[in-house]
Amino acid sequence: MRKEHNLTKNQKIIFDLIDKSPQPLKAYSILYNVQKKGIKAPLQVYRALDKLVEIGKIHKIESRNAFIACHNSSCQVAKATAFSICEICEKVTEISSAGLSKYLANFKDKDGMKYSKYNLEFFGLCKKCTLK
Amino acid sequence: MRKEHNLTKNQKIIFDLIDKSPQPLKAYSILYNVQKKGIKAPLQVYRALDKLVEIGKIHKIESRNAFIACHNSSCQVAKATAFSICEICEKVTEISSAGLSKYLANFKDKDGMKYSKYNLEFFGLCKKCTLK
DNA sequence: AATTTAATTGTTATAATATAACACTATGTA
DNA sequence: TACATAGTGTTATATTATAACAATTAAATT
Ligand SMILES: [Zn+2]
Ligand SMILES: [Zn+2]
Ligand SMILES: [Zn+2]
Ligand SMILES: [Zn+2]
Repeated sequence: MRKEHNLTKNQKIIFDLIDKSPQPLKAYSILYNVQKKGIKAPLQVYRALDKLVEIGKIHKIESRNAFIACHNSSCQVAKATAFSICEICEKVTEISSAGLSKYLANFKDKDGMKYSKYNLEFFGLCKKCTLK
Repeated sequence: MRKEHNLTKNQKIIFDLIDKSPQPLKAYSILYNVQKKGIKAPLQVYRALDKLVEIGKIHKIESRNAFIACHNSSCQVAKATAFSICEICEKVTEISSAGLSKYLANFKDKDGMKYSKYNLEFFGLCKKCTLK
């Protein structure tokens, strides 16, 4: 069971916005959307984002510089993430596959490096865009 | 066998720099290093980087906004990349594992999305940093 | 409750990363 | 040559992210 984190005011405002969004949001688009709630500066947004990423409530899509809420209860607090990204409509989905996470968690390279974390991004066309 | 690409002047200057570097280089550090060779503006660097990524001579490490030369002859022209990243010394190594690429190339999520590309970044401590 | 410690906030300024737009040049091909 | 395609040089600007510092709030300890 995930530890409950009590979000602060700014964290909650920003998490709620990301959580309601069907697609990942970028930091300055978040800023624009929360200005009416009193969050006026980039740093206020980035600080909340950093914390939310740290506690696993959201993830950063690195190739897009955008943030999405975690919808995968088995994702171990931001330590093991996988996404599919449609290159046309930019729809992003968090992948939750026990097989995949097991395979990657146990993967060892030949240098014997010990991994504590990974991030995997698949790119392609979503079903909708394939049909077009 | 990979198709040979004839690099242009700027592309060659920038590829050579990246290829000689033991660690990934960032765009503006590249710019600084090639100014004496006549490349004066960010766009000149980014255009060469874009092309080099496209033809698979270099890869972008997304989580670091940095570029590394491809040292993996089996990597299918930037379509299937995997790296290990040391969180202390920032050493980055391209992983070439037939098992891993086979597993990921064949991975299908439950939405049946068709993937044409993936990028995987593992994080942890390299051997040297583990011993410290 | 009072103290003290850590986390968060608000603010201004600035750094770092990346692209738009436009005129021009080289290269390959019919 | 004529045309198409890709690359270049340049200026300006957009986008993403952090530094530094003072003030405030929340949480833990006494
Ligand atoms: Zn998740
Ligand atoms: Zn799509
Ligand atoms: Zn490669
Ligand atoms: Zn290391």
